[in-house]
Amino acid sequence: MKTSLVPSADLSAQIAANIRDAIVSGALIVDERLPSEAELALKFDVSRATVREALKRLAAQSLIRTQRGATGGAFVNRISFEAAQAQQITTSTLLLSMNDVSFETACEARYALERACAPLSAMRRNSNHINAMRDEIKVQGEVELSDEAFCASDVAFHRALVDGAGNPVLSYQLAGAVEAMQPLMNMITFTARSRDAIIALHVAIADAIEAQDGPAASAGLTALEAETQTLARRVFAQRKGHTG
Amino acid sequence: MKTSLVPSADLSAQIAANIRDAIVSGALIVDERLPSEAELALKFDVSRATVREALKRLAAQSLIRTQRGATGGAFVNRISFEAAQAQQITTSTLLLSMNDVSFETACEARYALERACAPLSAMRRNSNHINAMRDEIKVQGEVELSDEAFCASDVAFHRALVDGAGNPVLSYQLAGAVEAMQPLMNMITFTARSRDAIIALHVAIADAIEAQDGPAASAGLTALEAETQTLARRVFAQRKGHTG
DNA sequence: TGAAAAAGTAATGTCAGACATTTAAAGTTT
DNA sequence: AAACTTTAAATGTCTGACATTACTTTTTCA
Repeated sequence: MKTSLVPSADLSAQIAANIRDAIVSGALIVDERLPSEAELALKFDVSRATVREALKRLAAQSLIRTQRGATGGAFVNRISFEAAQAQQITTSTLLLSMNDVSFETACEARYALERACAPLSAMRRNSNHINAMRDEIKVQGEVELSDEAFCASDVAFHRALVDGAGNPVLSYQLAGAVEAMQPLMNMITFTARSRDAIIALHVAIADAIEAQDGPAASAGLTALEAETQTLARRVFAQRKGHTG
Repeated sequence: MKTSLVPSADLSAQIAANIRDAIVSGALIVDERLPSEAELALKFDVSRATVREALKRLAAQSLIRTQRGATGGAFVNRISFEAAQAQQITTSTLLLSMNDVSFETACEARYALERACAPLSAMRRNSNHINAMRDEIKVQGEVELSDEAFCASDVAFHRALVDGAGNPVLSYQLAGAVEAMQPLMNMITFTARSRDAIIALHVAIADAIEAQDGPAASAGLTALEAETQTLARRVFAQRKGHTG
């Protein structure tokens, strides 16, 4: 870990960048302990408060964890898939909501990515995945189910589909796309008829995955994408008509 | 923004979570100014130092930006695709390097996701994308090109392919998968013959994209994945043989 | 009158030092 | 040997001060 810093930024940001580089480059390895806050303050010639702000920045990115007590300190954190996923979902969700990404664009991206998983999922899925999908389909058929609960079940269904591919990297990447869509999906009111159409397609997709028929699963996802896009267009057009 | 906090964590983490929720939920909108550090300290009944640590956590996630001066303060930040992408690349890269993700798994995920873009890219690509791909192919053919430069050009080629789909959400999602692979790719030594094979497939893919032939582009990617996996297996087997 | 210069002001950035709390290890007692 | 106590080292938090920045207002003076 070098101590020379790039100027023109907060000291705490510079220090954070310095340590981050050391972690990314492998100079600091997983579970290695950083120097204590007091030592870092000496090393970078800043106050302890500034060092702490730098460490909090790194902690926010799950790059380090801290422990209190005599043998405590800041340790390089092994980023877990769960933590990375949670961060990605937050970022993706905000990205979509803050940048006026159209429903159409987000929906297209989501289904394109999901179709990428379909052949693998058809090949490798086990009974757990099939059961999860069937369970969610059952939930989706319940009467008096709120739109939000319907959407949540939809996400769970697709998550099972993606997990069926048995590739954690793929699951991690997809989580962002699928979950980030949820706020947009929640804007839609699902009529009983549109729910039936979606459920029917879910059944077709689950059948295809169970039958290990990748192309059929992809076709089902394409049909579901078209159905969703049509539904969204109708809802948004209607809303526009009402308000304007 | 409520002021009740979830216990059992650092105060600064609780406060950060509180404000983060307000941003994610939309209670705080883009470019809105947060209360000053002193006001937040009063509101949450903590010291200014603790508030600052919380704000640095949020800044590390690009959720807020700060300005100094009389009219300064912390403002809700509009997350840009660039910033989100940079964060995702850092996270994905560390995720792969720290969790012993096999080359095979990462490669499979990467090409599955890229195949998802191929049909869209074939449909929508413009001359810029085609030219970028051709240019990179030319670079890849240069003699005396280092392995690292070859990999970098490879990434640029695939980035052009992905961008051709004209969907910023897809580009954002793919960036993590493609870029995070680079350190793994850099472990491979590319012989002249293996480079020729890769370049030939790149030409085939570029041709397919230009001809707007989605299935051919997908097939090319599948072939490229197989080629890459074979190459990697050979390299790793050889390395194992040498050391053990 | 009007533009430049100076002062004011409110915010973040940084520092120093103190105390609180937690945790493991060392030491002591039974 | 086990249970308890003490110690030490680290992070967590607080207080108050000063530095720096950049906008706003006032003053100056041509």
